[in-house]
Amino acid sequence: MSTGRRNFRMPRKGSDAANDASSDVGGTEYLETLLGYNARRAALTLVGNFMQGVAEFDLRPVDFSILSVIGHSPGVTSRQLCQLLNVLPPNMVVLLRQLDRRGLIERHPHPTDGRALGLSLSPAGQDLLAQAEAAATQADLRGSARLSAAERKTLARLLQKIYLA
Amino acid sequence: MSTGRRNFRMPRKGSDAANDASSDVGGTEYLETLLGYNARRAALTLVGNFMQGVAEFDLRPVDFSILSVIGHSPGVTSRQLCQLLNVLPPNMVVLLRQLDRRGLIERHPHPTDGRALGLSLSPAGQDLLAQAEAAATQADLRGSARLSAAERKTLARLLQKIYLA
DNA sequence: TATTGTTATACTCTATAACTATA
DNA sequence: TATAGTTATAGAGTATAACAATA
Repeated sequence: MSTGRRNFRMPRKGSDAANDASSDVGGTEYLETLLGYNARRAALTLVGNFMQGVAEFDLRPVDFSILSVIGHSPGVTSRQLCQLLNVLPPNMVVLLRQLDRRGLIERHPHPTDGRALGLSLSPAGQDLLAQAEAAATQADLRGSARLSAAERKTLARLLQKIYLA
Repeated sequence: MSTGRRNFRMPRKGSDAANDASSDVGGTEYLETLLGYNARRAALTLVGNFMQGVAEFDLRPVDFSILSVIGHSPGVTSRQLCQLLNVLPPNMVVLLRQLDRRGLIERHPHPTDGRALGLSLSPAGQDLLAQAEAAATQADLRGSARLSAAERKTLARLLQKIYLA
């Protein structure tokens, strides 16, 4: 039996394997001038940290994000989740079905729109989310341990200036 | 016949489709406190920008990164590329074969290690890289147009503090 | 006619095991 | 014994087309 169900992806850093003598080759000088490159590398590091910290709850980033949005905005619809989290509807169906089967979310008929379903967390889902959010925050702080509180705040603000409309 | 060979992924933002009246639901307040979430969202936005700007060269981010490292560090080996760019060796084989078949890179026997191959850009590869880097820089600037030059510099520095050893 | 949720499916990306040739 | 490069393949992530029910 395996410990965790999910494939556990630990992002390999540029220098985690034994290297030969002439191993510090560089060559990334230009790439490091691109915010896209830097953001992607940092995101991979932080996601690895997240996976480690939230492993016991068996939640991938997308599952965690869905639960968090539902928890902080009960009654949200599947389509709204898709727009908020950049997930395509056919894929969201699968994700929500999995969370439903785990007893973490509930679906009610939408009050005004007969096509839609309002989503909310079950009591178990609320419990899990509270614990997972605490763990995720701790993991995020560990992943950015070399940043001061002020730097973390600045970084979040600058990143949001890029991806927020 | 399709225009471009590659699947062209334009990241959908949270608000690019026609929405109903009650569409600004929020619910991402907590997620936006996590640097991992912000970095991932910003990276997706910037990668979308990159894909648009570099489309004419038919280079995905990973292809572009490989060419850039080889160009700025000729003689680098496949294994070193894997470590620098966080790509697993079996996948790097495929990527390098594609670039080789396009006539963009060359492989020479390594001077000191009979197992390894030293990589370098062909003249065509050098031409393509020069053009692609210029386009990538422009795309990166467009993607971060709401940031000042000082903010871009700060952002790059803070992101590197997260992912660099 | 447009939108929500859904099924089925294809494609891309990422990961693991195992082999060879050389160090 | 360990490492570089490689093959084959499995698994996860992301994408499109098309449909029924409702607006």
